[in-house]
Amino acid sequence: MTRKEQKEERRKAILMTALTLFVTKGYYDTKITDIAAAVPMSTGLLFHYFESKEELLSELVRMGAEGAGSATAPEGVPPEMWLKGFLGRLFSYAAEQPWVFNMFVLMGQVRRPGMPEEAREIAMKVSAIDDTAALIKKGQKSGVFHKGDAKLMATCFWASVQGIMEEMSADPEMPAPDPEWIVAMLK
Amino acid sequence: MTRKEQKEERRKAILMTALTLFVTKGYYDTKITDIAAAVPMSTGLLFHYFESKEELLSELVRMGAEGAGSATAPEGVPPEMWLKGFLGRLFSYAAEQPWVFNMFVLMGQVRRPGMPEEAREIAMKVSAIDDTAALIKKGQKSGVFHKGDAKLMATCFWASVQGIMEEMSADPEMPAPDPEWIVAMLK
DNA sequence: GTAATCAGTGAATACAAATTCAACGAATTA
DNA sequence: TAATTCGTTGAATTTGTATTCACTGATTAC
Repeated sequence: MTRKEQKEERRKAILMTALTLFVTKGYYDTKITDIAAAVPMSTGLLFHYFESKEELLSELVRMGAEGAGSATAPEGVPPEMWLKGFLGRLFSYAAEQPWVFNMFVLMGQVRRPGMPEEAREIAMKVSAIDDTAALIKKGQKSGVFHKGDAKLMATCFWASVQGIMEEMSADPEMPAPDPEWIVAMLK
Repeated sequence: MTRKEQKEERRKAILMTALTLFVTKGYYDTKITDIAAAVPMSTGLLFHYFESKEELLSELVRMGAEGAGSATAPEGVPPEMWLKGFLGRLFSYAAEQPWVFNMFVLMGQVRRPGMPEEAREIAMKVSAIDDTAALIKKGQKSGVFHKGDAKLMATCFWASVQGIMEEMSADPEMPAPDPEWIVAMLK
């Protein structure tokens, strides 16, 4: 069925286009017509694929939520190593896999006040904070991380990562920082 | 002139109310009617004080830009000490001087893509990045900070601070982190 | 004391952007 | 080939909100 495939392709094209625009221009500043023009397609057709702009956002966030599992550390790897490795991959995605990179940025943005409720709730549920806090506790026991409320430390850690990634998407010239720097705030 | 004073009071009330709402609900999600209702006053009257919602935002950002001078370190103080002290004050303002705290958060938010242009440009101009980069270079020379592009380090530093402060305003329960942690990413 | 000015109101208006829809042509099916 | 379905369009409509405005009552100036 070539036709169904075409439709699926287009659906993906819309999602990817919207993802890029949402992250670079912001959700409220990207108009439906912007997305349609960028795909490109008519504005009317977009509503055959998604019920509304909010639903399009929710769909993106659902995709992001699925992929979020990879943010969980496997057993056995030292916490510090794993965090550094994770950040290294994440930052390098900015160039290699913009899709993944943008998705991370979007998920973080949607968690903020003022974003559409449905999408926000979905994004909230897959926050990595609790997993990271557990990881930090391990690191504290083994002495590589300093003392302090693990959940607060995890919150600060991800807030930092989010902020840095947003800078990177706002200014594509900006080189990726050394993951070591960010992990250092736990040591 | 009691009347002029009253007007000035009200003007300030509008600004403070808008500041709080913009930071807690987000600029686009706070409606003019929300601000008016919170002051409280009629929506129409708000336009006797500010030409538009964007102008109100610009005015806030102009105020923030004025106060931004205090983010510059005086000579003689060790970079590390000054940064820690600055963060300590900033975080404690969350409880003591919410106005100052919120203003910092707003300035950071307005610098992002998708925010009204005028306000954005004003906020961009008073970025502390260059000053902080200079400070970091000093710290690198004296050996307290690690090697690396100072501007990039400054960018990461402020992105982290911004992210953490936004978390703090989104969740007032969250305790302030130890400034030491954030400065550690430079060491 | 009267006129002129100003703060204030909230319903009416304007506007921008999301969403709908009637019509068209191309692909699919019988 | 004819009939039907489906993807597609872009102009018309709806909707949500910023902004205006005609009017009111209080304050100030003369």
